Amino acid sequence: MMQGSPMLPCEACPLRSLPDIRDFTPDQLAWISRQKRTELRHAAGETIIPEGSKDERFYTLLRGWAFRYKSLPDGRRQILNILLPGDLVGLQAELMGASPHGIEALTDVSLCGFRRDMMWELFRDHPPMALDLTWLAAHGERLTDDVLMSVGQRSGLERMAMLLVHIFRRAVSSGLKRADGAVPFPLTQQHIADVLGLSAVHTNRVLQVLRKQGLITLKEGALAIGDVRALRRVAEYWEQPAPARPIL
Amino acid sequence: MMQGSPMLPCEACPLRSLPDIRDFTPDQLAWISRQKRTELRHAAGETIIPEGSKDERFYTLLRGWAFRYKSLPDGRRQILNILLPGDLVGLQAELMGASPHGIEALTDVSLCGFRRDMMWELFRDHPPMALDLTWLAAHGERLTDDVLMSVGQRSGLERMAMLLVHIFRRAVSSGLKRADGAVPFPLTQQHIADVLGLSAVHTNRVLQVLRKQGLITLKEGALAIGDVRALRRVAEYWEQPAPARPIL
DNA sequence: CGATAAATTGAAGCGCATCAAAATACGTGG
DNA sequence: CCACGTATTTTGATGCGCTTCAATTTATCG
Repeated sequence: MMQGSPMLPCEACPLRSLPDIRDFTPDQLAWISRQKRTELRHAAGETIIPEGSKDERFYTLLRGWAFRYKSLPDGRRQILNILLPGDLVGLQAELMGASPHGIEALTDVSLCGFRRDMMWELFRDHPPMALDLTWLAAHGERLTDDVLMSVGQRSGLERMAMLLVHIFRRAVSSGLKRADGAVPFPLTQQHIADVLGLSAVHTNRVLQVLRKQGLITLKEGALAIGDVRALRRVAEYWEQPAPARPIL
Repeated sequence: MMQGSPMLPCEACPLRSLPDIRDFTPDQLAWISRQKRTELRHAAGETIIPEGSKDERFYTLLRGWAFRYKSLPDGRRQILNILLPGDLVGLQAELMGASPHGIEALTDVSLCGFRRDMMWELFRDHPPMALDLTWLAAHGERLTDDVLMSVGQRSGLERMAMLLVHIFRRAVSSGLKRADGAVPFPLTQQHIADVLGLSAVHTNRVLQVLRKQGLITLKEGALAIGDVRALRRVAEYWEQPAPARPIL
């Protein structure tokens, strides 16, 4: 873990100005900013929260990509969710005691750290933001539900299409779209395999099918989608448009 | 849908006295009871909340079994979670607009219905219970995570063992254990298949393996587990002991 | 007791895993 | 900037777990 440079005040947080993020009142923003205790950094590949650990804090992902995962004693690993800027990290651990899953950095990341008992104060003094927190928890479950539906029922090709559509949209929503229309894509094929419940070899073959059909371009750590509709059709995947999300 | 008989006041709710349910203060209990608007009944097999619907209410499952599911246009269906008495129904729909999944009754069920805008009042006037609600949402995601881990990484046999251990424990915790040590088990093999992401045929074959090994007894709608440790070992599945859960 | 759903069994085939090895990209120090 | 070691991607070949199709047997229920 790397310790942080001077802390970024929430009022100046670049995420706040994204179009898909709900505006907070100046009061709320000031309160959150006061609660922020640390700004952590981790290098790509580092474990941010180990499986089964207890942590005095919970976090918001400020910069970079990470993922939630669970693993079995024999080494099999399931990636539960990809985390992008604005996502909450370690809420479950907060509420449940020991963390039921681990968190690992995909790229270099920065996280805003909050004290565990901030939660109590939040619910007592800021009901609207407490409701936001619950909204985020419910939203998190909805994402996991979608992945479960994929892994349980869709073919390898369908799963892949679904994942790429989903990640692309979220990356765009996090303001990561580049001038050429592509977004950064820091997952290795092994990561993708662990999300989709496929072997790395099969993941590679499925990717090639999508490439040969001209549906995606994936190289040098960037993903571009030729025809989003066509890719959605492969996956039979249509996300319902979500309202602006809150972040803490 | 069948309309209810006289409403059961929450103070007399049989679930409240279960050992795994957290006690509420008399104040909290009285408030909840005042919020309860209806008591619905549905027959086994009926759809309680269709996929994509909007509902003015959300519910707590009072009696009986149900399940959450998502399905694809071509008919494939993934069961996301089995719902037992005390479980919250339709919270996501509440917070997200249209319901991202459907709910169907496995047995005859009764549900306690609450108005949608009760949520706002809950967060404003009853912070501790609002925190409970968030706890429940986070807990729900943890359950889905476990299933995702199974479906993504475990073999058919392991998944089956995991599911049976899990359901058995929850049924016991809901006070459903009978004198002979078995619990009711209203799922058909097709239901199990749709939870585990297996075909019905393979589900049947995997069940027989567990039966021949003497690990489970499953007949006449009841499940008994011979050696829970052995079954957990098959699944490599150890649940962390959860603290007493709240219900609304 | 007949009708319908659920459980069971058999057989054939495919999607994906696994093993193995080569080709390519990537990071690092000299 | 090149050389080297290491991680990642790619390709081929083989096998198994699971699906699919089809038919039979067994429960369930009005």
